[in-house]
Amino acid sequence: MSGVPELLVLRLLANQEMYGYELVRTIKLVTGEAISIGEGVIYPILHNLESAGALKAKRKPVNGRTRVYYSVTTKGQKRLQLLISDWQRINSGVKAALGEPEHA
Amino acid sequence: MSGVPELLVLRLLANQEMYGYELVRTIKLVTGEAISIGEGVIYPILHNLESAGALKAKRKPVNGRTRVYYSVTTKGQKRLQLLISDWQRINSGVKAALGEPEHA
DNA sequence: CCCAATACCTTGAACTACGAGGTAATACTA
DNA sequence: TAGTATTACCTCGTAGTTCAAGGTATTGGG
Repeated sequence: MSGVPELLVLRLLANQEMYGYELVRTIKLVTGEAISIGEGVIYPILHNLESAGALKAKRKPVNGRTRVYYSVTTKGQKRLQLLISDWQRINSGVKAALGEPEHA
Repeated sequence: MSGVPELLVLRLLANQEMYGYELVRTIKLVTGEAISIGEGVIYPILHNLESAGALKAKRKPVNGRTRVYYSVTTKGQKRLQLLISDWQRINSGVKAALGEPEHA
């Protein structure tokens, strides 16, 4: 029903490639601290999306550490579109229900 | 993360008492078909909220059938407020992330 | 030298949600 | 009057989601 973490991951990666640890920080940043998603959520999502062919990974050694950069594939863009329209549908439904003072 | 079904149940019952079967239909109705929540989701939520003291149940025989009407307690209203503010927080976060064309 | 930060990861549990079924009564239709 | 649809309750098993807590290894600052 929610799928918010996956939506955010795909949305941010559609902008530019990033690595997992960076995503954790960026999500907190762009949502103005409203949403905070831990590494224990991010990494499984990245792995699942990659094996589903929605993301592709590129390993880059930076300062001796290895970063795994992810970018969105065509399949991933379709998935993103789907998640966005799902979210908007749910959102409009909830908004309608919340702004419902009287109803028979 | 989501909690949408519970939110809708509490919100609608805050308006007026209803029974489970009625909630299923009403949710579809007020959300303009955007959200459809089955009985397999509704009834467990009603039972959980009742045993948590957020709802109180009243059995009414109607046409030989028994309906269980639920209404929101003070505790339930607090819970509703909490779920609403959670939802709004998530929603503003997602909106911020979605309308994010460029970001360093 | 030690601790914080970076960067990856997994695991187990909890919670959420869904579909499929099961019961029983009334109401409609043929 | 027989059969089907609708109302109305419910549970169960499963699948999916999310989380906190941990574990490893490196770099950088104090």
